[in-house]
Amino acid sequence: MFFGEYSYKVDEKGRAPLPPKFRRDMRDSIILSRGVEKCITVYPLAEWKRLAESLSSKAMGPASSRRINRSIFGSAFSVSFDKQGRVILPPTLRDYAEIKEGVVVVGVNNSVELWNSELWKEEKQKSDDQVSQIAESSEA
Amino acid sequence: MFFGEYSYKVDEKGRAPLPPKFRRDMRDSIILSRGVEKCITVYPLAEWKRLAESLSSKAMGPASSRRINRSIFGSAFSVSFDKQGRVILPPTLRDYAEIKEGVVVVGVNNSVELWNSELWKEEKQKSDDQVSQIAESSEA
DNA sequence: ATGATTGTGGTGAGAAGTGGGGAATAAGGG
DNA sequence: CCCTTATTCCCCACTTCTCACCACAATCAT
Repeated sequence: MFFGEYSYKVDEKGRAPLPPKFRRDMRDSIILSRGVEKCITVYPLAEWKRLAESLSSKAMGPASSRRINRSIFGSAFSVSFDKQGRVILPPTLRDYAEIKEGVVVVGVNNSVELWNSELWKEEKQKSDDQVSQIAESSEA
Repeated sequence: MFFGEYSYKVDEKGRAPLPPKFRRDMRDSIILSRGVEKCITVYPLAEWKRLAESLSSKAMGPASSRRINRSIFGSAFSVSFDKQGRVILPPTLRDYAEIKEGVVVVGVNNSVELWNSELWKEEKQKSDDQVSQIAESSEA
């Protein structure tokens, strides 16, 4: 289970560290892919397989789910850590998520997301609003 | 069950003590998270899982479910006590709750809240007002 | 009064973040 | 086809920070 929020620097070579706590649960290889929102999603291999499984069962469905399949599988990269615990972010994904210098690493249960620092602030705002709406609506 | 109000100092390293009475009921690991109000909430692990479960079950569709998870998991940190019974408050949460030097620890039934001392005074004022209103209205 | 417990501050060892260098590989031009 | 040039990837080194432990002081209870 991943949680917490950590911010790091991406160096000129496009390398980004992941929090030590996360690395321990990702000893085997990991998959980077496009998030649904404007971010990069990191899956441990096992979780990736689960996701692939559930997506492929929908491959015969509507065009929209085939598009999702293309987007997720087509953009997926298998990466590994260097000795310092960093991963290389493929240019394609970096561009998509608009990650430049500052990157925020967010644990979201069984996957991890990488965000451009500024975009993360906005997204966090939205997420929080949603939660407080739910909190209030269930008070009655 | 947690109750009572205790005030402590946060040192330069961001460490805050919890009352000995609370520690005994939190021997296993604990979770720090953002309170609904401007404070840090401390949950025993079991309690946090219950809460996360009940919140994410209220999602209205995939997009909102992702947002809710981001808010819940992104703001949660697992911490442990040092030998003096202190916990480290992650910078993200400290900033959010505006906790600087003085911190007030408040037991609230099955969780615990950490407040900036000044903000706590205001909040307590509000709570008291509300309570007396309710008390009067139900006296009739 | 005395001993235990608790609040508070500090210190040192180890880990983690960041940046750079060098070897191997791939590419491109002569 | 070979040599030169550019690029990628892996390893190394430095600095900073974090964490666990230790020590003192104050408080509380017996």
